[in-house]
Amino acid sequence: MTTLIEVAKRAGVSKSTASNVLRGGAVVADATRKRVERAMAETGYHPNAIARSLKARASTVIGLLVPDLTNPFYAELAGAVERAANALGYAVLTAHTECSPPIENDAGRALIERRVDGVIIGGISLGSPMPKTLLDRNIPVALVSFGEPEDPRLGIVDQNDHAAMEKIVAYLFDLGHRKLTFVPHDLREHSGERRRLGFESALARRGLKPTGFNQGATAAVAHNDMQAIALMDRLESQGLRVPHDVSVVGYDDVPMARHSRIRLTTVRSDSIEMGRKAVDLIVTAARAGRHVAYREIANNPLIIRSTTTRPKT
Amino acid sequence: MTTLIEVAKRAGVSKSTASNVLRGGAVVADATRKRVERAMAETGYHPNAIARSLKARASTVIGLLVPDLTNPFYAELAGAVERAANALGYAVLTAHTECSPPIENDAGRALIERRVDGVIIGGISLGSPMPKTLLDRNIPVALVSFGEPEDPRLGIVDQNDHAAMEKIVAYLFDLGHRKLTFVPHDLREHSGERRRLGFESALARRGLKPTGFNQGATAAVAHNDMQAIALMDRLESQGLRVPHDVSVVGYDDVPMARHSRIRLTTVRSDSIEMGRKAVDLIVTAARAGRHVAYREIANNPLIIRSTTTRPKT
DNA sequence: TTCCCCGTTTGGATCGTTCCAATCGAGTTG
DNA sequence: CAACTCGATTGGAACGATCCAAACGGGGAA
Repeated sequence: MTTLIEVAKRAGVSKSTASNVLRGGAVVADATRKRVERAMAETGYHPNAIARSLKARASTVIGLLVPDLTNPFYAELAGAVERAANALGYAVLTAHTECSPPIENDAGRALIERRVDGVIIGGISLGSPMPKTLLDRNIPVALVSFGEPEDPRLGIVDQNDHAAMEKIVAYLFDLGHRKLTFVPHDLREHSGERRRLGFESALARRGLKPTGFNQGATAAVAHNDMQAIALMDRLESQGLRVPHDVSVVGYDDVPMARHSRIRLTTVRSDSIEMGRKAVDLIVTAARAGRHVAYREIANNPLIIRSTTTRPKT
Repeated sequence: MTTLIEVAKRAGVSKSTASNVLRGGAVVADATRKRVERAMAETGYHPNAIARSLKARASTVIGLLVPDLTNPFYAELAGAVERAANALGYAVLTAHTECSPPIENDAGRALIERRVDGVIIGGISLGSPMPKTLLDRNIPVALVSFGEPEDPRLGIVDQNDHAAMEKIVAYLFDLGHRKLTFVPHDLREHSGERRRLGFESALARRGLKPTGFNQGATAAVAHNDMQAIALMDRLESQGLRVPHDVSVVGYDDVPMARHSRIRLTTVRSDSIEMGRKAVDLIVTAARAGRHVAYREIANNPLIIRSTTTRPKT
């Protein structure tokens, strides 16, 4: 790999001048600039971002923590984050956490060691110390789609899960459902847990309690679309019909939810817009060299499709 | 951020000794080691991977190029790559290419500048110069799920698209289909194009030619499951029934293909295993400091589900 | 001719590690 | 008691950029 010194030598200038051509640190005479640029082209020079990062004490890398890319919500988020980051000259280091504290821990340590300029957390296990750990090291953190601002240093692009659950329950209640169940999520993560709580308080407001399938539930609310679609699969494999026997509601409105064979009733969340905003937050904070407190709560509309109907009889 | 020098100072040793404790370069007396470790714990020291990379001339970062994470095939691949890489101490820099040459170009440049130790390409535009560019810079490249070994330096974990297309066409032909169409893919990428060619030669072997929908095609083969599922959506929105009016076949066997509402006939490809092997290839090459030629071609079984049947009448 | 100015150019220090060669010092041997 | 050994420790030079203060040098003014 050619270095800047080699380029400088070939152009007959000092490394400082070559560096000035590269970064525009100082005025460089036109003729000199041309010679250096030619030398760069001839040697196929590519600046060493690692050396630059060391000197600059900034890596222009953003860490992205997601539970599972297989969920299209996170896949879209990752795509949006990456596009927005690239447009600003940042690269994205992606890490799956699977909402498992030890894995999250390792991932966090790796991001700190690699000196990322900020971390976007798309999902994390309940009660994880990670955001605080990062903030304490002065690394900006943006939470996407979840997060209460216990820490005033956090950037948050949130959704109103409570309001969304209220909409869902109100809709199902009006259809006549009285036995509703929440699909338990194995991943003990923030957003799933918050949705469960929102679901339960929406029920409580109507004097109801969650009712499992074995107690004859007629409607099921999942904490995201993938769970809802998997649930439909399970129900239909057992010979139950959706929505005739059981109504099913999801959350996220992933592309698959719109498919003619699925047509899932769900709540829309705009992963792409949230991803973009999170990058803005992180880059702003990184450039300012300090945390930028921010909180935005999206309003998520309920999208009624064909997996919900009145309960039978 | 604490540095090793600060740790050393606190422990009353030189930075060399502290470094030896960290990396085990030389023997360190037990008492000294303990003192240094204590100092590290007390200061919350995290080694600076950037400085280490600069000195080591190796970043322990792998680049991953995928067209689109929204496709579960690539999402699973990315997950597998990342898990395997993490287990070996590597981080993954992910970049979407969308099979667009300018974006691929930028992504490639970014990976070179960041001095990744190798690049895994999950998909790329037809005729892209990227693999050669990277190989010429002595960066190991592994191609996943596609790739002819024009370049003997490439690591390839391939699928047998031609054989798979032969299986699909033979199956549809035996069912009685004579008017088959291939779903055109907008992304001019390697694997899609190869599958189309495989499809056409399988037809030719039976004296057939591709027949579009407007010419009454009774079966459609898509270059991947997502396209097949999208096609089903389009057909069914137009009032056509799958498989009664049109049989549909996909490729990849993404989780969604198994869903009770989809039950897509498809070809299985093992993204997870391929991702793991690609990481092995790259890490082996990176550690050896040279390219490692390798080629493996998976045998992909045809999975018959419910989107295919005899043509009507 | 000499001095000064100002646009260019340059050497050197620095970022935080690693690693090699050199040094130190306690214990062993002749 | 001097010479030697060998385990433990250390200083300093990289790695490849950036950036500051200092040096350079050609042209205009006195």
